[in-house]
Amino acid sequence: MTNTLNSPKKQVIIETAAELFREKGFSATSIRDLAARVGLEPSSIYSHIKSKEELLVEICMPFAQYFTDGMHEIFTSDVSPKKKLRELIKLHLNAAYDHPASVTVFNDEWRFLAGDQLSHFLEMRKEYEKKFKRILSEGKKSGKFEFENVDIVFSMIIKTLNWSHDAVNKYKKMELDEHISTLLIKALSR
Amino acid sequence: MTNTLNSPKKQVIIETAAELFREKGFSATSIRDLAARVGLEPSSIYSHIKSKEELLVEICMPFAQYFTDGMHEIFTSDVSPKKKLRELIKLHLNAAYDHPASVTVFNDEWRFLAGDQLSHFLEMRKEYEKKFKRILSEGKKSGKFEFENVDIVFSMIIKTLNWSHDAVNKYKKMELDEHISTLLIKALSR
DNA sequence: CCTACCGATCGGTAGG
DNA sequence: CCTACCGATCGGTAGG
Repeated sequence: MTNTLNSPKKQVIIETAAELFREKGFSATSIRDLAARVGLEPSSIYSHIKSKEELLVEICMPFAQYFTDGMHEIFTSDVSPKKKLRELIKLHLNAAYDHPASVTVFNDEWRFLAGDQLSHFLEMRKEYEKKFKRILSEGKKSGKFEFENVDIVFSMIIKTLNWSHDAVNKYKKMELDEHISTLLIKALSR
Repeated sequence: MTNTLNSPKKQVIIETAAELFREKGFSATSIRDLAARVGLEPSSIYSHIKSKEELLVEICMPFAQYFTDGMHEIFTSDVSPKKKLRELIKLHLNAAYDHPASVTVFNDEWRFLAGDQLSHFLEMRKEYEKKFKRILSEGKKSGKFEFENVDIVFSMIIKTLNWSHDAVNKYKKMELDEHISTLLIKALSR
């Protein structure tokens, strides 16, 4: 998930960009804003990246891959749907606690991706949703979960998880994990 | 909630702006985009509004007022916390179904408000959250609701309700209302 | 509501 | 990594 191939300076630029994109949004952030915050002249930014959009790609795509990989592992593991849901919650909370700025950008600014990157992103997201819903449906079939509409349940869960980065400074990870798990599983139980 | 004092043309401009702000975000939308969509020259937009920011104000503030007023009525009504929660869900769903574009902008773009308008907006939101949490806490005190942390429960509920505008084209209002109410109340029940 | 236009700022490049 | 700069686009105004 971390771009180990990039130079340290490039990493600083990307992380600073993530903070700015979170604060002001992708469109309202200028390369001049970014340059000022990292202490470079605007044009020098382009020694490390080739465009403003590349910054967004470098922030969003590693997370898309992280969630894709994490989902694959959980989806194919041999545990109950309930345990899988608990693992998915942990997957999201680990991202939120380790990279709160980047994960916010990943959640809120991905729509400014373009072309092939956007297509690839949407593809991964679609697959993620499909597997997530299948886990929920399996839990329902086995009688462990009870709900009417899997799309609505999924949205409630994902919105709650996507909110979690806001709570990073207020709760310890294990504490938030337990609260969210309890609430969501109760909503799904018969 | 609707600006009956504004000219019809101004209303068209504001509603078109809401659609564009939803599609591209406030910052990425230009007055030229807006003018093209309503069929005017860019400068003619300024015959109806005095700045781009006024558009955002005209979209966001009526909803802030709508939710403030709705919350006041529900908060002071003489019914159970559970019934109040059901009414709050309806308050959000009515906005989502009647004005899906504007309510999305209200939810996602309010941070581009500035100065006094931003302060006023945040004040109203703070009060709204306070009352919402008090209703939840009363339900807990009376033994009707069961949960550990009111802030986390509130966030789960509000994120689920804020998502509802995405579902407007997929479900009838009463259907979505029932699904969401059932899920949320189950999450809160003992 | 339009024509014509303004200064500011944008993403990005050339050349060293 | 900087100086110097480019064309495009931005929000907005003057004047009719």
